[in-house]
Amino acid sequence: MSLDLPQAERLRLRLWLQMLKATRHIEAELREKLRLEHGTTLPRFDVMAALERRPDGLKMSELSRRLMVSNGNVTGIVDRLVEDDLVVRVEVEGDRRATRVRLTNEGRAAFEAMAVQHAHWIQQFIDPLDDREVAETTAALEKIRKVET
Amino acid sequence: MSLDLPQAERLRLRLWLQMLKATRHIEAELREKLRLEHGTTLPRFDVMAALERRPDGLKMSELSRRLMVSNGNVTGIVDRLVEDDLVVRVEVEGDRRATRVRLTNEGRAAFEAMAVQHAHWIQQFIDPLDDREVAETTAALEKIRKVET
DNA sequence: GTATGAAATTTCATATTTGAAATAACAGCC
DNA sequence: GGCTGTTATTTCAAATATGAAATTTCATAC
Repeated sequence: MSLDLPQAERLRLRLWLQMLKATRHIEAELREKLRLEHGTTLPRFDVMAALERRPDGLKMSELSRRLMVSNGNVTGIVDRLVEDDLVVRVEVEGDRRATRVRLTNEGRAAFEAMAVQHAHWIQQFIDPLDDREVAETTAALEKIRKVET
Repeated sequence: MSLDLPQAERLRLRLWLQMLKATRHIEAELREKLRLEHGTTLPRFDVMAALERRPDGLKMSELSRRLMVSNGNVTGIVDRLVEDDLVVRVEVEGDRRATRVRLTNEGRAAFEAMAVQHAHWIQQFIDPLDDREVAETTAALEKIRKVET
């Protein structure tokens, strides 16, 4: 059985592969820069980024949903961030099942130092696109994410 | 220190976050479908897909480069595919350091059964985009991937 | 109240992933 | 030949990731 698809489908498959490659490319670069310049990892950065501008923190399940990773995964990453005093677990009043995770002052300072550079790195990757391309690509990706399956 | 970026930069950061979310969304769906309907995983599928249409197979390093993952990673995935008789390691004549990885007949059959569905799943995700959007989004992502850092 | 089921999180086994170090083989150079 | 550096791969420790199962707590019906 050979896989010969109509041209339109072939181009859509190709778009998916480009999404994958572009994303992995940027992630690999970010990971390396975070490691070399800040001694941290991408998952840790992602968690801290989600907690930024959230003085009250986020519940574990909210973190899990936002980052699109499993609950158990978040538990491990937060455990290690707690060990390094970058975040704390706080009780949720009125629900003893849940815990909120908040950046510590130390964590906030560490994140903000990274975030400035992170934003700059992203600018460089998106640099070849003009404003119209940025807007249209963003819109296209948002449409894709809305698909119900 | 507050992170207030110019609007143009903010939109570029937003594009990156959309790339990440859209890609993770599709990957999560593909992973679940592959698991439920074919009892396999995305990394295994990716390796097998790279080996398709390659009767001579690919060297470990070629696999690693194409999939944009580390060498050690490919070793583990291929190890498990070998255990299941879906791929084989073959000597490379003239270079005893290298090995080629090839799909077995069983592996090829298994892959082709998955590939038809995989292509169909991808069509569904890209469905909301018309041909022009597909072409422009693909072009934009290719530009991003060409950035030297 | 008590039971039943849902929700939030952790725990667990397993797989994936990275990056560094180790191993082995190749290619030149002298 | 022997030396040196490079290439291809594996090994290893640690972190990340999933999905299922276990825990604890909540909410609601009775």
